[in-house]
Amino acid sequence: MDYLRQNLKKWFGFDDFRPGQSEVLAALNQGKNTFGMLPTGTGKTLIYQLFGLMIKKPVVIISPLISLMQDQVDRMRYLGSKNTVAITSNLNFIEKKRILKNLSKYSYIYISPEMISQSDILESFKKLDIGLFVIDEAHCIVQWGTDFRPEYLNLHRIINYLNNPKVLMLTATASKKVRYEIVDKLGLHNVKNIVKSTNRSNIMLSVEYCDDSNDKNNKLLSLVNKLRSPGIIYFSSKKMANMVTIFLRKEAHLRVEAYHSDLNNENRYRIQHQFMDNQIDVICATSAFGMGIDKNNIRYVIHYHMPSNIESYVQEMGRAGRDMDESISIILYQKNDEILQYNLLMDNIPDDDMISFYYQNYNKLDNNDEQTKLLKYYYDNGYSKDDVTNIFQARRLEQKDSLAEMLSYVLNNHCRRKKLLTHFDEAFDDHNEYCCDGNHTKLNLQASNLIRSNNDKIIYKDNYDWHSIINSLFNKLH
DNA sequence: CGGTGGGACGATAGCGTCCCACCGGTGCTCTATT
Repeated sequence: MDYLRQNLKKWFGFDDFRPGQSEVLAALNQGKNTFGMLPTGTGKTLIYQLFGLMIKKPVVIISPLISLMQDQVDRMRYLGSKNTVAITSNLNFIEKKRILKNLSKYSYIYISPEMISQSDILESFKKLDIGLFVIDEAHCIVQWGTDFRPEYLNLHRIINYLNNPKVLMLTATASKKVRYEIVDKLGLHNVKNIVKSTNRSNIMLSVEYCDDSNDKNNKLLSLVNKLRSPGIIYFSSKKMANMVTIFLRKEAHLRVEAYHSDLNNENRYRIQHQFMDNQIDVICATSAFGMGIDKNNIRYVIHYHMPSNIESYVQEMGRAGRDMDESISIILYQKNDEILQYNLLMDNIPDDDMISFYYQNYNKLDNNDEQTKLLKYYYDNGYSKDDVTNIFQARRLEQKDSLAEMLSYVLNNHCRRKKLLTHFDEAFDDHNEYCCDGNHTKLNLQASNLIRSNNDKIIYKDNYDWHSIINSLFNKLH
């Protein structure tokens, strides 16, 4: 402990660790594969950064998003680690070749599961004496691995091929079951778990039951008019996110933007940064918006559509109140809302006919839709038709169970916090009028600081030079 | 499921009504040819 703290002081100038940091470092120091489930804002980056400095060996970080890698590289360089790099498709051929040739000169290397799966790239990593293999946002293995980004499943094989470097898995939300599944999919044993509470006591939890879509829109408008900004509204449809954006701009007179996968990089970057800078009051987003968003004063998260599992819900609503001030999470639920989720989940998983068809015609197919690409992955990696059929059957059941659990949270009329924390194997019995609207409790909104007052002024910042910011982004990318 | 867009149909000519089919999230990679 003293040794770790000395190093913290030496390299970062801090006197004390944040909760969880030193436990994770101690486990790594003992040579253990480690799972760190630590709330956002704990400083997960510092853990592997400090560990890298202590062992003086390269740290490889698997990351799900290019934008996340870019942010991290910028931050690390800003903090003084100049020997940091992200290997992504943004690099041109020459840059990529140069970086791979000099890989051992870098201390921190960010890369996606897809990129490290390429054999020539993997060979370059093989020559490296890797000090730590980090899997950032490790829940992606379970959330995305089976039916969206199958290369996440390669990590098991990759870790073996790289002679089993020490592995650190990091995430903010994973139930015991999900943690077990992540470790299992990576083929690891004897993992040391450092798990901190997922309870966010400053976020009130509630569900508003709506009669129909009109009622839902009216309730949404009245909430948005009443609550202090900034806020996020989550949708499961890009079209609805766009429509409600226009609706709120007109009816609530707020600065509202939509955020989803149809936006180009430039607009994504602009909206994220305007939101960070309090130039946007409300974001109408799909699940594309979230990872890497580190804004501390979000006052509310509203779900226009319920999420498809508890993990996603906790991640999304947990973006509120990072400053520890009072915040609120509201799900607007209309009867049968879960059907939309159900169809989205099931449409994504190839059915038995599709699998048979693919296995009969794999050499004749030249269409490149998502399901064909997915099946191609399994086919190329030697899975038989029966293997794949079983995998997707199990996946379907799993997704249905998760959705059912989410629905039971929504329809539950006891303490919502207790229900959520039970999912993460935590006990809770301190229900009160600032906790949730379960147990026939009326939330004490008026006494809280959540309601807008007449004195609230929206601060505009007109002198922002977006052109230079966007230009600097593009210079970084090219 | 709920919303929507398109086509068919009917009664009588410019349009209302009904039914059916369809849709709905998340991102990495690069396919570089004369």
